[in-house]
Amino acid sequence: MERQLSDTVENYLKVIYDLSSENQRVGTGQIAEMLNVSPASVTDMFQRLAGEDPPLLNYVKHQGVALTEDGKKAALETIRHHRLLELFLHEVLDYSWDQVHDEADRLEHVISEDFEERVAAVLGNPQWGLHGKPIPSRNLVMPDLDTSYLRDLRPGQSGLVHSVNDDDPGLLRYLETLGLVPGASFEVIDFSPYDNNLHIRIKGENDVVVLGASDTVQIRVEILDLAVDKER
Amino acid sequence: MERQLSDTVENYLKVIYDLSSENQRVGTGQIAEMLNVSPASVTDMFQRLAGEDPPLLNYVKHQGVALTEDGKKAALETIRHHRLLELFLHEVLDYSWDQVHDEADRLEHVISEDFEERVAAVLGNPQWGLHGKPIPSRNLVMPDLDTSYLRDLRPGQSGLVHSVNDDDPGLLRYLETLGLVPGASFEVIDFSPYDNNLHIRIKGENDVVVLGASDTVQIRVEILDLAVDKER
DNA sequence: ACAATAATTTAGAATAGTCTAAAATTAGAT
DNA sequence: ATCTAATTTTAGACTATTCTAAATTATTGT
Repeated sequence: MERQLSDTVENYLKVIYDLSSENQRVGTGQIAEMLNVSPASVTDMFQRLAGEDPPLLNYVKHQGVALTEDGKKAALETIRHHRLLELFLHEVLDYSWDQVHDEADRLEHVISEDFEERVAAVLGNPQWGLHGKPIPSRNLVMPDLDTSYLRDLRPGQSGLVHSVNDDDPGLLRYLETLGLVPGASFEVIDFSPYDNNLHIRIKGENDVVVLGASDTVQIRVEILDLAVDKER
Repeated sequence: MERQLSDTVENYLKVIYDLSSENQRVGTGQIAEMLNVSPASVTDMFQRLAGEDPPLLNYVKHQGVALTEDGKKAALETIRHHRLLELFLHEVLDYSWDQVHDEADRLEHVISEDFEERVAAVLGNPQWGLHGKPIPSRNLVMPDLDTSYLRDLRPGQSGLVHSVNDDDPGLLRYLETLGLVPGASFEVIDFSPYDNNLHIRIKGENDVVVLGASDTVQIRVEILDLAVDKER
């Protein structure tokens, strides 16, 4: 049952999973850009993974791919490894939250199930990663979440930072200095339609900070509908 | 200066280093057996690594290879990773001494210098590995040791277990039950020339245990010359 | 509805690592 | 010193992953 997938294949599945949350089907070009390979290479790989037995992808020519159940399981396994490792590197080896991603990206492909379980145990079987994203459970179930991109909020709305993408160290360092970390709450003060900048005030701070669209797409939030508190 | 070597190359260099302590030059066949590849593949790799710029191996047709200084540094880097990881897995994740090798064998190729240094720091910059072998220093110096194979001792001699090969889980579990671990002292009681078995008594135990040659080559000892104590 | 543009796929080729089978070389024993 | 056996090397081929360039298919604006 447990196929041995190459690092390369695991990376393809991982980014396909990521992009699938936005779009139904994921195209050649998007993956090529994420993985820094040519679109032609991606087409090759799509065909290969769709031709596996059982298939990891469902591929329709010129219309991109979707993960099969097997493909999704494989992606979640890698994502579980990644997020557990990030937390472990932070807790045990004192990595900062902007340093963990690259190291985890390499380790995630080589650790055993045993390692995974020991790390999970040392960390107390955490459900949330260092950057606020959920960690798939041992049996590879990922909770459904109802979060929005900070990008989509408008003046008058306020929210709670849910999670932040982990792959941009510069942004992570900046957000940390702002205090805009998972759990922080904020209020949207202004929006500039020309450049899509958002002006927000972080609770407890006086200054208004301005964030560009390239940053606000990387941040997921829970919208606070006046006095309605959601739990996590 | 820091070339990026593949896992495969690192493994070749590691076993060449290992076998170099016994023989001047290391042959195609030995490596083929250690790495479970065909001799032809090894010849290929010998030629490739000797042709690198600068070369990692010194290769003479039909006479095997020796590591160059560069090759040796690369091997020691991998060995340092391996032994630090073994200790880390044991200390932090509670792996037993027979479980650490396989995991370390995969992790050793992917960890960063930063990871290496953090692990070393957490462990207190150890100089000796879990199985008694020295850990090359940060600047890749490996101490010279004067140890013998247990295989070569004879009745009347006694010694201290210095180190044990880490790659045979069954042997490691057996040695642990015997108490024949690094630091343990023992006395050679008998030797059977037909099968090369050694009969030894471990200090503090009454029973004499019999070890075959396939086991006694895996154990390195310091010979105790009557009342002369060596330190480590 | 259709041309222009963008995206995708195909074709052909490269590299790292491996294999088997055949050829060449070395080493051992008389 | 020579023949045999063991070891090593060469030759040719395969797989996974990637590339570039050319061909094909979709999309979009008018």
